[in-house]
Amino acid sequence: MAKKVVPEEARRRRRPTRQGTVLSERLIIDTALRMLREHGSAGLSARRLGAALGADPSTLYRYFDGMDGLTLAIGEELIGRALDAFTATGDWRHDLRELGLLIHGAYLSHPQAAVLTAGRVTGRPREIAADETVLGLLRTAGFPDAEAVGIYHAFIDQSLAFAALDAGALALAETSRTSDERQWESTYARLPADEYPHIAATARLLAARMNHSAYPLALDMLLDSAEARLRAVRTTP
Amino acid sequence: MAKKVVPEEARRRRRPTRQGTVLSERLIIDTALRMLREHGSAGLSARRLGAALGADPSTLYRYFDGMDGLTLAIGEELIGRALDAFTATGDWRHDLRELGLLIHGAYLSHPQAAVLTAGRVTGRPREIAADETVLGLLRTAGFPDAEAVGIYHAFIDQSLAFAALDAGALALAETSRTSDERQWESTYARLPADEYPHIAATARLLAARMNHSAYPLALDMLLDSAEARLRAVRTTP
DNA sequence: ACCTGAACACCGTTCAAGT
DNA sequence: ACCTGAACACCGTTCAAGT
Repeated sequence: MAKKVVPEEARRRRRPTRQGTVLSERLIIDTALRMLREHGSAGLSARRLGAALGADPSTLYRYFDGMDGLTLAIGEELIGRALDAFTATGDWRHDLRELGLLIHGAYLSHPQAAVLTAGRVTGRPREIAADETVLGLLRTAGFPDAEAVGIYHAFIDQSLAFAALDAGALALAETSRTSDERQWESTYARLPADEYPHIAATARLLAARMNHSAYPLALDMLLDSAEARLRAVRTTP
Repeated sequence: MAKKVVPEEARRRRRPTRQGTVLSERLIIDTALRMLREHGSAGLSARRLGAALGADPSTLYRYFDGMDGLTLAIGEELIGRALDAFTATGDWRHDLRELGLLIHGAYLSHPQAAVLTAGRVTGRPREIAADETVLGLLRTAGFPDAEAVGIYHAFIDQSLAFAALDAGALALAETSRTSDERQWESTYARLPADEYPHIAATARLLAARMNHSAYPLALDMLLDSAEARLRAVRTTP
């Protein structure tokens, strides 16, 4: 893998393309993100991306290791945007909540890209930076190392997992253009109350909830538990 | 959508295929799951599935609404298997934990299928049954409806989201055949301690954790918080 | 050094024709 | 009623050839 991809810094001469474009990783990623937003995740292909860039599709292979490498680069870009928007306040619980919502938000702002990208955890620079930040918040707050590492792991995977799930739902809703609110309403309202008593009893509450992400609540519950664990550590040191 | 798909019960005559197979939804889903396991998620295509079944690929279109419909059916199958393996004990926390681990496990036992399927939440029968079960556990435990609905939502989405994330990682590891344990070890061990002090300080703990799913811990943390909320409701009724 | 063009080996899906 | 075969409009990727 990564066979003949030339790293961005090592590029010597760049000739404009037949149609006059001067290519770069930046330009390719930005164009890919735009295509994903405009045409959905099925709308991105090497051939179409080439056409959008005014370049032969095969040229992409010296910038990225195939479509897979491009996907990884897009994921890095999204994580990076979340990190850039983050500033710590010193309150660990507030900061973790903020960072989680930023990561989730960065993916959801490009749902079609997130679908492609999520679950491709990579170990590339911006991701490592996010890891360091989260670990730092927890260790500084006073969590013992073993506890900090566990909570870090649960926190970061929860953020990425919900980002992927919610992006998938959003991407689907965008392409199928169905009024989703009504869809949930009718799904739950239509069920026989004798067979599904608990759904029937809460149908209104369900319909109101299911169109929003469960991530904020799940995140708060994780932080609840973390806070209780920190108290336990402090009282029995 | 679902244009000319004949529902399984409504099928009249079935002619064996040129090669002698008698098709059914069951047979098609089982064959697809086997192909996914054996050849990875890129190894499933209408043409290859047709060949494996001994039928023309175009025949599949009267059993499922394209590859997308087949994907949904595979998702239903995985959820169904988790539910079939579940029996309630009456201890809500134990039961939710059990059910969460079963759902996660069902997806992870077919990681290649889970990758395709996850994030395609559908509202089909087996899924609704899972919803009813979870809501029932929470309401019977004494959670007020609004609380029960919120926790149900966080629980079910967290289970599916982690299932998808972990399945993705597993599927990737299976196809790339890299020794993953060593990969994490080297990633973290190689980082400069002055730039990444928190990672450096916990590198050993990280390497030990990152190859396992964070789902069991995240699940326990969610249940911790739920239990605390239930206590709060009980003491101030 | 970098981009191009042709070629290879595939896709999903439709629909008229066969049995 | 059900399955088939040909056709359409696409894919990702490689590599020798061009500039």
